[in-house]
Amino acid sequence: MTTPPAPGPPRAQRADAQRNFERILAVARTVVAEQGTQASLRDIARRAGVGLGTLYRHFPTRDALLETLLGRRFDLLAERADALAGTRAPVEALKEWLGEFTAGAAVYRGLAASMMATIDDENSPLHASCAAMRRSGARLLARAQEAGEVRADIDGTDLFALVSAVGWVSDQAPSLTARREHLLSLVMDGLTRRDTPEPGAG
Amino acid sequence: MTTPPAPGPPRAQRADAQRNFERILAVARTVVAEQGTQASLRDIARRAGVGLGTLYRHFPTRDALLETLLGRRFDLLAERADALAGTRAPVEALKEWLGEFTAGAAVYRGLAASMMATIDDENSPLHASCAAMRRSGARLLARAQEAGEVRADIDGTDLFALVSAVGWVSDQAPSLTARREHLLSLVMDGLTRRDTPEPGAG
DNA sequence: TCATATACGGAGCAGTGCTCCGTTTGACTA
DNA sequence: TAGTCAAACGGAGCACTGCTCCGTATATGA
Repeated sequence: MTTPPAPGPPRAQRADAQRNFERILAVARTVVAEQGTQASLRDIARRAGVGLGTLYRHFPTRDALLETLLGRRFDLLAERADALAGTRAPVEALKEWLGEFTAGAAVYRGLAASMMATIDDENSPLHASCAAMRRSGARLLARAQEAGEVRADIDGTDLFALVSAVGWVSDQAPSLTARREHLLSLVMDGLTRRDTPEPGAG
Repeated sequence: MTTPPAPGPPRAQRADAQRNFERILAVARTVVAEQGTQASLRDIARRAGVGLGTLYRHFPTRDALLETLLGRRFDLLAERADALAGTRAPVEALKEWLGEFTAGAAVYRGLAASMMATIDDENSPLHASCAAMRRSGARLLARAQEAGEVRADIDGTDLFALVSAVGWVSDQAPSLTARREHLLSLVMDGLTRRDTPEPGAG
């Protein structure tokens, strides 16, 4: 029996909420890199100096938190792909980008799995940024294919899957982490055409 | 104040214990295929018709259970490799075996990860059977390399890693499962030398 | 038949993800 | 500046988990 809630747009987000959102995200990035995606959310909340309820207010599920982390990573990778497309030769740009892609998979331990899951789930909030990132990567691929340097019978999904797979496996055992570059180059060698052998390849 | 425990070898394993051991293992195989390696051990115990304590008596940790499952799979794959070595041409045998390898990874959902972990852990009870399986696979690889059909600068670990990676990624999303054979062939194409192109390849 | 080593099974503990709700606070208004 | 209140906070609590412990039941050998 008081005045009704004011109509119109809702109030702006409170400053403490925004601050906590970023704090949680920053801590989560660190903890996930340390412990993988199974890290305790209580632990993340504690280290961020917020209550568990606050964490859940901002990220209603564990996946929501991981998705936000991953979404930002996707955006960075998309930007990076676009930048490389403008400054490097087709195959070099592609290889450079894929190297950064797999290296990132190691830091975001276990996120490769979440990433692959979004491919089929169009309702995932990640789907959009994941698709955008893949489009940027696919442009690099197309450039290399048009230059005749990468076999034409693969698409962005194939490439994405193979590179994620290498990123994942490299993160499974220390002795494999040491081989990440090598494994990636084995895959890339298979995708690049060798009709025109290039001398002095490492 | 009674007679001391009889010296000499301990009594033979009781029949009910052996029965429960096999029941638990059989149920675990099913449940892991259904739900992955994160399946509830309580659930496995219940479906096997034994108490939780019984499960833990036989398999003191979750890993011990998974290791037993995986060890049996390794033994089968080792046998299979040896059989193929005797009946098929080098590259065909290798491809056939790797196909079975990746297909198995799908049934043993999530076990690829456990598998990779044993590579660096010599204390793991799995290490022996895993190494034996890899040796059998490596013999297939060596045959194909000696025939000049697979590039010489890779070893069994590279092959094992790449194929596990493909097996893993194929299990991450339905749309990728459909591409498993294709992804594997992309990798294999990269490993096989194409100096002698074979017509009519699909 | 009996004695006992062995195996069984589930209550209990400490941890987890996630929900709920009483308390606090930042931001807008007068 | 004081008052108001939606929004945000934070942690107790619930249902689950992996794993331990120990009293009870039983298969086995004498």
